[in-house]
Amino acid sequence: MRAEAGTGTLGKAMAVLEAVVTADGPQRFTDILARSGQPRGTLHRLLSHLVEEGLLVQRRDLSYEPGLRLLTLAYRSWSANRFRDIAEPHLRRLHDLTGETVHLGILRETEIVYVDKVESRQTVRMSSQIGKASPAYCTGIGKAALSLLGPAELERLLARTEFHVFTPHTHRSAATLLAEIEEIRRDGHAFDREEHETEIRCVAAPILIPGSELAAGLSVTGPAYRVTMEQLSAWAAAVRAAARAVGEDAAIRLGPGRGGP
Amino acid sequence: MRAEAGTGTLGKAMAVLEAVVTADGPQRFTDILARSGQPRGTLHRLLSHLVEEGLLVQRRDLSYEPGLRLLTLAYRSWSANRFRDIAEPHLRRLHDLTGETVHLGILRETEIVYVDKVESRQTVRMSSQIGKASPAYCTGIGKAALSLLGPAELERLLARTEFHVFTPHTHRSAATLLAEIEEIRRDGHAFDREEHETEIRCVAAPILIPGSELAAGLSVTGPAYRVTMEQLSAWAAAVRAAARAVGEDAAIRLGPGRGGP
DNA sequence: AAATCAAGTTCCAAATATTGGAACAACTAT
DNA sequence: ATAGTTGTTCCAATATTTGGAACTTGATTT
Repeated sequence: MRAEAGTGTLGKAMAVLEAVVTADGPQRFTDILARSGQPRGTLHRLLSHLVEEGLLVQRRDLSYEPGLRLLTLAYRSWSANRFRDIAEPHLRRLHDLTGETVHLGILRETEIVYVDKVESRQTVRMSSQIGKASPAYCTGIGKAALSLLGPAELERLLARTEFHVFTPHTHRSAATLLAEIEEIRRDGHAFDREEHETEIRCVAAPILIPGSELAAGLSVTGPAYRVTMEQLSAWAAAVRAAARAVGEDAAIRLGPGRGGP
Repeated sequence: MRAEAGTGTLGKAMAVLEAVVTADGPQRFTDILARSGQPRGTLHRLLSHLVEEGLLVQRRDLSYEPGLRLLTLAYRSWSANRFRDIAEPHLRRLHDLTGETVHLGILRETEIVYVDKVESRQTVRMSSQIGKASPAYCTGIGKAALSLLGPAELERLLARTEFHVFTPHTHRSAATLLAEIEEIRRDGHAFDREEHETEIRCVAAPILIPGSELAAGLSVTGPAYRVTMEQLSAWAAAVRAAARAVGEDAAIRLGPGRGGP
């Protein structure tokens, strides 16, 4: 895995940071050298700058780990995220109705980033998924969000998508995915039929915010043994309604700014 | 508020990022110009680089907001944080025993950063505090962590601390704080007697990890009407035991690497 | 004990990106 | 129309980054 350098100096620094953060454990200089593809001298200076900024921490054995500053930056942006704030009561209502886990996600390139989650049992911790990025093509919210895009943008993203096969039900090509996206546009909701993880199903709906570039969605997720496809279909209308309500609230409360085309 | 420029180019970029992230709402170019003190041309290029990297997002009305990439970076570092992982079962056990909220925090300069939290009722969301930074001098975990430091380091941090008065019980100077830190060293635990927020008390203990530079701590927190000082004192031994257990686990499982001086 | 190897650090002239003042658009309010 | 505000672009001077190579440091082998 070789991180691609981005925008000038900052891009390189971020590529190195990402190389460390996405790695499994603490990374030694040589590990990062291989992962990042930067020359030795350059990498060394980059790393010391990242440490000085608190984005990385250097341990005693000289290896590098993510620093706490990332967590603090993310906390501030998360708690200040107005979209999440607007959506929250609707997520709760949907959770009260269904009793299952409710997710809110935003599309970023070919991935869905989970921005909020409401769940009943704390078997897996609530915060454990916030910020997680999953492929769009095999998740309910992801497919729902893709259905909001225009043809050009959709094509651009699909061209960049790698169709990794997670389960026997995962889409293997853009062709079948596009056909399903047509259905989603018609129905107004999307299913995840154990496409990303076996034994996990969900029903999702796209959130349309007039005058915004956000492609987002929300979903109700549950284990296959408890949540049948019939059950999901029965919840679909409520999921669509919640998504519509979030979109309307957001249209009012998020930058009516200068309107916009 | 004027962000101080840091390490070369990266430092400036981070200062601008922080200026946007810590602000209340979306920030327009002129707002950031004032907050950051950078020249117009420089700031403009810096902002476009941050947007290209996904650290900021530019809205239609040209204002800037935190981007999703921060959340994803933080998610990866949080879920990969081995210290947090090691501490978690101990936090749960303490929560089962007391029924009140349990926090895990790490000292970063003069602040405590909350890294994990276990609570019963979801009145306030679990994840809502992870990554939050609070002043060390007026929080239980903060004071406990400070008690681990050597005299030179302690003095350095106190010199940089601003003693903001949050409640009638907040420490107003280094003198009284130092006296309390002596007590904490003797007792092995620290109290927060409504020093940061009124009606909130806690008992905390420092986590000592031999051969690590981390100064950390854990605490049990509750509302004053339910949790008396007597109750907190009764829990103190359990809190100390949990902190000791985390430290021992961490000493074994975290880099025994090259030992240490 | 000497030699070998690996990992990390430092150095510095050349290449490159950043700097920041000033001029330039675009849009608003008067 | 006119003045004012906000955001964008330009470019020569400057500071930073670049990256190959030499240099430490510490461990392992002969």
